Amino acid sequence: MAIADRKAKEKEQLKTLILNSARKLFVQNGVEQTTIRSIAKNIDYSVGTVYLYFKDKNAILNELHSLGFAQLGEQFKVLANVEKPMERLMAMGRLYINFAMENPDMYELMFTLKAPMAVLNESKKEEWDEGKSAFGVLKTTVEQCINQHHFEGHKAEPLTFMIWGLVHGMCSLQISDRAKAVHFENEDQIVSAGYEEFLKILKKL
Amino acid sequence: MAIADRKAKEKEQLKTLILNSARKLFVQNGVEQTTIRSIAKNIDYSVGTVYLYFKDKNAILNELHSLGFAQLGEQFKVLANVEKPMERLMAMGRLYINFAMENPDMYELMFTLKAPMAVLNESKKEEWDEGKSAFGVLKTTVEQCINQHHFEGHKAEPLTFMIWGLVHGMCSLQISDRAKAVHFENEDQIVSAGYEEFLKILKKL
DNA sequence: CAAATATAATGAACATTGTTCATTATATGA
DNA sequence: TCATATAATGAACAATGTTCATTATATTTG
Repeated sequence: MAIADRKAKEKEQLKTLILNSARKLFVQNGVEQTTIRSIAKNIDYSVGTVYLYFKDKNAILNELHSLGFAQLGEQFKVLANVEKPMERLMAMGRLYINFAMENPDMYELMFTLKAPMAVLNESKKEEWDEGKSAFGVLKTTVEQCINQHHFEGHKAEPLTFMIWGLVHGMCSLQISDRAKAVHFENEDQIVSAGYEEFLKILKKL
Repeated sequence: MAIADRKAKEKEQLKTLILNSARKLFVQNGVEQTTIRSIAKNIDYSVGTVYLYFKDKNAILNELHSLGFAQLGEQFKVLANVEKPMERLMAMGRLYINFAMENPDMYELMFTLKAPMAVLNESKKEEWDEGKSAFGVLKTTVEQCINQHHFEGHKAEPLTFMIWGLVHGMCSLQISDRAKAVHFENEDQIVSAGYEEFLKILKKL
């Protein structure tokens, strides 16, 4: 059935086209401004067509959300070269912060907006694989640190969550304009500066 | 001009009525579901009337946002009884987390949603007083800790931001369903558990 | 090849939002 | 009592997500 194959490929292509358009507009203009109509217009298709390929707007956001994790995962690959777990942990935080600061809208979609998570809640079976796997990478590193006798007396999982929360929190405050509003001496460096303080602490543990 | 006074009082009362209604609906149903129409209907006034008292929906959110800070400030008052800065710092984090877990929608409004911040951006002169003052309280405590020779080699402001980020981050991940999606052993205790790990670290510094 | 069928695409139409503003009602002052 | 100022109304508008009957295109069949 060569024809069916080709059709499947075409469908896949159009889906990708929609997704790429959505991503472009989304990164340019944010979630709210990225309307189904604007996506459709951007690729010269009708509104209805978009709905043939995606159940609703949340479904699109959910796929972009996955793309974001792929992108972050790509950047995390260099960490494989860092042998010492403690150094790897520190480098991971830096990469995470860099990603957040350079892709604030994508970051928001990945870690703040509820919309992409709503999709998972509907189909209850499905779990948040990207999240679990990303968290797993961090947790493994923390466990390796513990094996090397760092973090004396700590429990791996809550500690890992705390570290995630620490970097996420600073990024989140920055992206949501809360850090700016507080008026730091060096506004756009405050996240890095905060992370440096954390590193000082890490080196004592 | 007793009449003018009474009129001013009436205006103030209606404004408060709108605000209370908005808060009730907001805490019950979240931001999106709290429509101007639902607020108006709830107090038996017309849509237009709401707009006589508030410029737009963001203005309402911004006032709720302020009420949230008043509420949190109220809970922080007990901290005045904690003499030792280090203990006060630890208690502050706990109060912050409790507030976030018990008032997730309010917390989101205060520290995540961009809408209430948009009001500040319009009238550029106005700064985020509540934010600055809340951060100031935390920063002062951290400085007092430093004066008592804790946090050797740390800079007060970035360190304070880091600590804020730490508690905010965990709360934020929990409220945005990211923590849940990762499936911890003890899901609803993960924020507290994470904070406990932080306290262990604090005690070493 | 032509007709019948299946697949894909369309865009008008609906419901729901925030928001505006001409109109109506009410209260105040002359 | 009437003129004026103030307050309240709700219909109407634009923008959005979403649906679905209709149209267009492609595929299969006789």
